[in-house]
Amino acid sequence: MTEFVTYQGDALARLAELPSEHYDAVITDPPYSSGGTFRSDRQQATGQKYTQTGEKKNPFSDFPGDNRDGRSFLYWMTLVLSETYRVTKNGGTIALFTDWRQLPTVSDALQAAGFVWRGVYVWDKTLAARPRKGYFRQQAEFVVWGSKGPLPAKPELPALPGLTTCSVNKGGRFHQTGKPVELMKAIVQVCPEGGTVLDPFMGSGSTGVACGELGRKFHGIEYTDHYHEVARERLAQAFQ
Amino acid sequence: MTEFVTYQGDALARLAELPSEHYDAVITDPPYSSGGTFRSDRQQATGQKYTQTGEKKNPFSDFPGDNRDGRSFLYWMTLVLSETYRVTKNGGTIALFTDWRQLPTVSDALQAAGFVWRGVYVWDKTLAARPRKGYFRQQAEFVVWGSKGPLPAKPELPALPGLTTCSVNKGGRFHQTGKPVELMKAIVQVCPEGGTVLDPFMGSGSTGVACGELGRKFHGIEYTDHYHEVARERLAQAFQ
DNA sequence: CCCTTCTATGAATCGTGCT
DNA sequence: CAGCACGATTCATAGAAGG
Repeated sequence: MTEFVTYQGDALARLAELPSEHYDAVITDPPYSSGGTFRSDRQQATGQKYTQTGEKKNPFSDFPGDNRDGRSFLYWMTLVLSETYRVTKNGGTIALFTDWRQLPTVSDALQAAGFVWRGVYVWDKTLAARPRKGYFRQQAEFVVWGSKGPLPAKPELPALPGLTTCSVNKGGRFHQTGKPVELMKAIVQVCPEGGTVLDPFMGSGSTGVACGELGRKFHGIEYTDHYHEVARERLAQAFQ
Repeated sequence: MTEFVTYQGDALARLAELPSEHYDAVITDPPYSSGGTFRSDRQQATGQKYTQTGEKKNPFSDFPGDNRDGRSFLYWMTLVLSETYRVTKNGGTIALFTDWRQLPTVSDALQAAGFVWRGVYVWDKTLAARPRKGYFRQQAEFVVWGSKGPLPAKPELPALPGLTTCSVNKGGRFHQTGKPVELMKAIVQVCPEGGTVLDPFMGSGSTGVACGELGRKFHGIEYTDHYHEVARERLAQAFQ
């Protein structure tokens, strides 16, 4: 039996084909549709939007689905999370990355889809974040997490911290918004050992790499051919 | 001229008596009306609610205004923040403490009152929070911050970090939900030196103590006689 | 030509991690 | 070991496109 499976295609379409009540945990980093006060800012290609002017050419391939406005982001997230709810085991955990701007919307979508909202996990990106004189840095990203129904006791697992301090790892990134594997290993531990984690927005597959290193099975979905291929290579290595 | 002023009474009533466009920053920690998934949980006295069963007798006096449900909390916060908006200078900053559960509601109220939402500051309470096997701790509290209109440049101020790590008990507490002065000193720096900070829910006055230590003027409002008196004593010391 | 909408460009901030 | 590039940015402005 293979320890990881990947699907290439639209998250909503592929989710619909997955079996009900199968996954112990869903851990994912959807497109934020954030970045900028104005609609025109949000509609830029991701390579422009998340890159400082005057920077050297952005080495990452663009990714789609990052330009919805507030209402349609909520609508679409609710659709995706409703399918996600179906495929999650009772008592299973869901964890969704988001930035400060979309945090309220993500918590709404999570609850609209039927999950119980349980908390907010914090990723402290350290002082590498952009500074501004007289104002606070945007130094953290957030993980909105919850459960399908009541929380089962998990006496075999350790108590998990609610915050990770971890700088954005520039060297080891394969995607513009890629997360450090160290961070993902902290989060993947909500899944019991030997259980299966699903990531419907796999990107370059850091969630899966963390699963491989910690003895969890992994299923992932990715839309772009490019990142799907990158992820398969990294997963093959992590699960060998 | 006195460097600090306190008012005893209801926040909404006292705010209505303050002059328009007077304050450089509003920094406050309103009653969260959180604490519990169920209505019956929220209706307990604060001394019970925020104390673990079996703990020694809670030494803090109860405080009111902590038992609103979701809709009325939003309505009431919007009323308070609308008055707050009036008394804030153009380009002034607002910073509101909240827990994860009320963060979306607080950001709604802040925007409904007319402020521009600018970000989320994180207070890492460290591992003092209660652990749970297999789940994340609630390790952080949050500060939703924003501005009245566009952000003026503040070249005279340093760039501020977006996160403070600071244990709850550091430096002694005078109120059940009292904040460490060290934390408040990090936040008070959004106000230019010599400027004036308002705290409509002063509690035991930690915001004001931080202002005293960092050369900002301070005005505070507190409902209960007991905490108003505690705050006055601490302020007299900090501003001498 | 007026008005709205979209696109492109440029400046600024500082600790960290890579070269 | 000393520099240097960089950040899921923010804000302002100028010009092009379209009706």
